Amino acid sequence: MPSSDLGLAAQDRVTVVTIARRAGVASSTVSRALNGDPRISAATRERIAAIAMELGYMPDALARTLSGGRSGLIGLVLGPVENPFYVALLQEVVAQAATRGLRPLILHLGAQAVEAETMRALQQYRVDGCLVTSAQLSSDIADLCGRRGVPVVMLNRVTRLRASSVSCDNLGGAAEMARFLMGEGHRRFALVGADTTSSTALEREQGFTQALAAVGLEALRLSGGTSSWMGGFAVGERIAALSSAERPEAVFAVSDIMALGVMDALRRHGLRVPEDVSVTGFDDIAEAARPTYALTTVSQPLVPMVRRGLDLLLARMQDPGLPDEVTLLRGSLTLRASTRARSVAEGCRGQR
Amino acid sequence: MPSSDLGLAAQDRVTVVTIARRAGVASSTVSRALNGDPRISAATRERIAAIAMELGYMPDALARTLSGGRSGLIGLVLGPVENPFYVALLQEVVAQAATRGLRPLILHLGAQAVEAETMRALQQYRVDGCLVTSAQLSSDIADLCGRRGVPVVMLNRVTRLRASSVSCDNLGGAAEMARFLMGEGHRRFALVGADTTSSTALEREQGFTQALAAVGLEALRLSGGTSSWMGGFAVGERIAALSSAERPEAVFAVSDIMALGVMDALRRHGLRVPEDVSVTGFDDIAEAARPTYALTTVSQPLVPMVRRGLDLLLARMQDPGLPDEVTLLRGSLTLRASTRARSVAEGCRGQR
DNA sequence: CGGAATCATGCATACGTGTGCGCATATGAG
DNA sequence: CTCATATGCGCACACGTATGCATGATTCCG
Repeated sequence: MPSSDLGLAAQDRVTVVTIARRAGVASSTVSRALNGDPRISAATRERIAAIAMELGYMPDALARTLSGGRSGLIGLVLGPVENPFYVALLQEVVAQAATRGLRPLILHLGAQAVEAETMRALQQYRVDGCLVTSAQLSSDIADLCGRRGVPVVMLNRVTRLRASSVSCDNLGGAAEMARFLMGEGHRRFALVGADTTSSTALEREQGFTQALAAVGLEALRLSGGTSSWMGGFAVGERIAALSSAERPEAVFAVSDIMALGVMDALRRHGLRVPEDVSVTGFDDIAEAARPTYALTTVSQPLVPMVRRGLDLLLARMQDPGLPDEVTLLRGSLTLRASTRARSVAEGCRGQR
Repeated sequence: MPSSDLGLAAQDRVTVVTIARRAGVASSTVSRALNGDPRISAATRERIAAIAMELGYMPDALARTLSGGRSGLIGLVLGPVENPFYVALLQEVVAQAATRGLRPLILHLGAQAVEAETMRALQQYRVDGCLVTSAQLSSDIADLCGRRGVPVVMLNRVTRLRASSVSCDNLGGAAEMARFLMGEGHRRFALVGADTTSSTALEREQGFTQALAAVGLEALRLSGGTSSWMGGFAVGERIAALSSAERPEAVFAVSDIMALGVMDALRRHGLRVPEDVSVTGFDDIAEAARPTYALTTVSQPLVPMVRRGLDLLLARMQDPGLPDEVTLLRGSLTLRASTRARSVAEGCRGQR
């Protein structure tokens, strides 16, 4: 290899051979010493460790992968970051992965479909495992991973595909919200959903609807198109346009980001939250806690979710034979100021 | 190597030797054929390509790195994702990197300091280059990269460190905003900043202040602590508490996310935007375009910024000897409904 | 028809690390 | 003093790809 393309910047890399020469031993001895092989004497081990420290040696993760099989890379397939919940999820994944010695390699990010480029990267880099939050076309990913023996864990998504999953008890959480709202005296409900039927949104709709149905009530189902602020805003405008007789007393949106859109639209049209309409969501994103929103919502247990997801992934990285596993974590109702008890008397009262 | 730990999932990997055996040629021939070496005859090349296609061969990026030196990985060091601008930046980087065959490896994400884990990963994985948006402790990263000959490009940050950078013309953009507001008849200004003095925020403050100073005006400088919605909200409450005589006619926040906080606080206290106070920001995040905010702001040229950043990075990956380069891109004023012209007559009018 | 030149391909090795196996030395027992 | 054993370390190779160099086959020209 000519040294012409190396340039001046490429410092002579410190490898096991460098250390071996310096210590007067074989490179294999260095490798064993640094990896704590008991066959190496304590004296030699310490001497080698000292030299390694002095030279600032760092083992090459890529070479190690080639030899050992484990890369320490986990592929990330992320959904629409327009929804802050996924950003929080990403942040938590990055933080927790670091503490476990795993490096997140972004394979995909965004609402659009997974492209061929992603699939190629998944195969080329020896990803030890895959964390998936996007619903769109994730079946391709799961399929490819399954064939290559790469474990997959779905976060916030339950799937019939060959993969494990961790998600919130969407059904139970939405049902609890419905019961809470009924307990506050509400009787006319709107359910705000989207057209894209992710498993998450679907379960939340079902949980809410079923809880109402259990006592013979029904919700007005409204779709905002996409699960976004704009989607919620569009629905909110339709709600605001309703006559006070038709107008729901309480709104449940399948995601906080939609709920915020609903609130903004209602207020823009002079309706007060919660005096005129109670608004609720699901996720508990940071924005929901702002004093201007103070959204009552179902909090997703983000930290435990990610922890459990990485647990599942690591276990399957060590033993690929483990069966798929579905974990459901309970969310908790977080009460804020966007809901209020409605006395029986004011049930027939008009707007304002 | 015992096959016990391979498990049942590890399919026999398709490598160049697999193809070589199948085609009855040497592995080197396969490598050359697939890489378009002109010395291989067209017939052989096509035959090998066919077999590779049939077996679904994908070259191992890690092995290629070990041999060739280039990994195709770029390290990402990201700042606080609480600010949606950085999320948009991330999304754009991921999208554009994919089209250039680069894979983003997340080294750090979040407002907190870069930990040792990050530095280790930077050394262990042979990152071809590094994209940095975080200001906090990025000097360590730049330093380490410099010593190892890894090119660094700072996005949205100008630095005196050994690194190239791409950023918006913060000084000019903020000055333009100041001139625009003065042109609309405003005379009393507030400048909303943060305590952490990132180069970006600093430049915007200077640009705004200097443009005012040029015509003998001054701005009331208010800090919200952190550059976040909450920071802006806190400042907004202080502004709302001022008497109508002291209250600024126009507010410029150094980031959109702060500007939104200011708007929310003002409205919460009964002040109207823009009737009572004009509010402006810098970045043009997606939220700023919401009809409920309609924030007048300086739009950062996100797509060109990322494109230029990757250009710089790629150029230095190929030729590490290139000198550092600083690129400034002009932002553009985006006028929305959060500002309004103030006639001279109403200059002395009170609130409402 | 023979030698040289061109062309297509194979051999060997490097990249950096991990590991099975064999070898040398020291230590113990008989 | 000799043989068996334990200890500590080195040799060689594997992982998958890229590439300098050598080699065989083919062709062209004299």
